[in-house]
Amino acid sequence: MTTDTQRVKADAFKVACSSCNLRELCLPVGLASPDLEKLDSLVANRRTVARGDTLFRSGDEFQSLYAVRTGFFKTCVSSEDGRDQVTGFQMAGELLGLDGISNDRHSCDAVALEDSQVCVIPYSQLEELSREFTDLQHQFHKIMSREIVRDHGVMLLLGSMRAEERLAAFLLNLTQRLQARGFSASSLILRMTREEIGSYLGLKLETVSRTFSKFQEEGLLEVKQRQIRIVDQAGLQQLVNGAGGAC
Amino acid sequence: MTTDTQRVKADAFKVACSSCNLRELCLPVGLASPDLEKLDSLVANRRTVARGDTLFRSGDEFQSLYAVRTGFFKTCVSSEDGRDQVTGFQMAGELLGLDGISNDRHSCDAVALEDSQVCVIPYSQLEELSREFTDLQHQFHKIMSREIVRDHGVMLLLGSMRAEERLAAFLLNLTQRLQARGFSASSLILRMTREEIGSYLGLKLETVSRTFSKFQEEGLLEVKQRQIRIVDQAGLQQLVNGAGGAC
DNA sequence: CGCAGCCTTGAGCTACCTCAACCCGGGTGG
DNA sequence: CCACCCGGGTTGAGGTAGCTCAAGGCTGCG
Repeated sequence: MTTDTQRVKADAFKVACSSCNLRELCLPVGLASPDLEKLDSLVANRRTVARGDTLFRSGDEFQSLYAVRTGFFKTCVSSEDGRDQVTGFQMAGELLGLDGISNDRHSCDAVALEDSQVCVIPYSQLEELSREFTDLQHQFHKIMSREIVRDHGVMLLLGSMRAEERLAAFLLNLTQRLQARGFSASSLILRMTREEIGSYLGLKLETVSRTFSKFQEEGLLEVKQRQIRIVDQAGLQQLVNGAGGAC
Repeated sequence: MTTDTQRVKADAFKVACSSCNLRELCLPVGLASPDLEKLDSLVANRRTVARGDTLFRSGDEFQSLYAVRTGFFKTCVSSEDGRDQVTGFQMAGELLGLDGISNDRHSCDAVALEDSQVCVIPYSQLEELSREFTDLQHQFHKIMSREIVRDHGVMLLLGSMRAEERLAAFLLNLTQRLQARGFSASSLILRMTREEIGSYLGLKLETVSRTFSKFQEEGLLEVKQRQIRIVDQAGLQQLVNGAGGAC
């Protein structure tokens, strides 16, 4: 535990929210300077999470939210029997831990898929601050609401799409988020295994693999292990928007 | 539009939150009297929604949340092509419209499955009030978080369960919520069609129907159209917790 | 070099879907 | 009051998308 604290300190040549290059994607979106400076004081700590380690686990006491600063996470829930389900992948600027508010305990695991760094946002202080700053309050509510809307989109995917449509939707969503962060729209490196993609999409890893191969044959993608190049974005988009003919 | 306003007025022999019999299930949970009285002033309006009518539609401007007072709703999202997905069923005490906060527009439809009445909660006033009353603020955050956790549970169901497990989980969830409202734990009337259940569970209506029949043959349920009697609750529970043997 | 983790591909199986016929109950109109 | 209709619901038969099981291939690391 002491080593943990030390690690936090070691990371703490801090970058303030107000000067963070993620401020347009993260909690501070749209905040003017007085609010922003208050937020700086709140988000004092960093935490480093090595690839494969958990940021929090289901059942852990909930105290803080986390904003991904660098790296990549997955969250997964599991049922009493061993079954588990990846519920999301989080990249820089995205928030982790919202599930914990409901119970004062986390209800899912957050696992780093590569060496990562997060900003620690003590929740009780966030509540306090958002009582004072209406923009912050509103922004926080928007982020929670956006998570709900995202989840509904995943339900639509899981409930009514076929394997190819699911994978196409997944890739388009990933590239869009990467693009918002200044990465290429057409070329990406997957941070997760086929099995993790499968879990997220409600498919078996073999099906994911076969579908990647199929997309490659059809000239939609180039796939080399985890290196993906999107050759025909419009083609993927068309798959998602109903394979039904474009009459 | 005028008729709408008149209807609202006609409903408005108001029951205050502080004396509402749903206060232990709804937004006021855990609030002490000063907060509660403030809430009363906020939730002034009622709205009646006839069976089959929509409370709001995807794309509508977002202004208010709604607490179900009586009746039963479904929410559904749809993709560009016609596909749509039921994302939830809401009963007395549950909140509708959280999806709208993210965009100032609703992103799903809310449809009454029986004649219903909702309390209208103007959102901007709720934000304002929750800046003043920390318990209310905290309670509101919990409700949003709970919705996220619920959605993750549905993802688990859609992503990794088989038809029987899905239906069993659905029935147990329904009865549990009904029980919390003082209804029988073992006997219920479904408010939705087989098709709506199927959409929620990612199954076709025929599969839902067959699974009901199967449960009946196996002595788990008695099914007479929409009248359901749960004969062997433990048996259903066991189905959900992994049909894998109880070694 | 050899091992371990991940990925790919094939062959056969099965849970669920599709299509189609029929039934039931409640509301309407003659 | 009965005939009819219509929106659910049930049941059957056959098809198929995705799963399971199994073998083998890459890649990076000790």
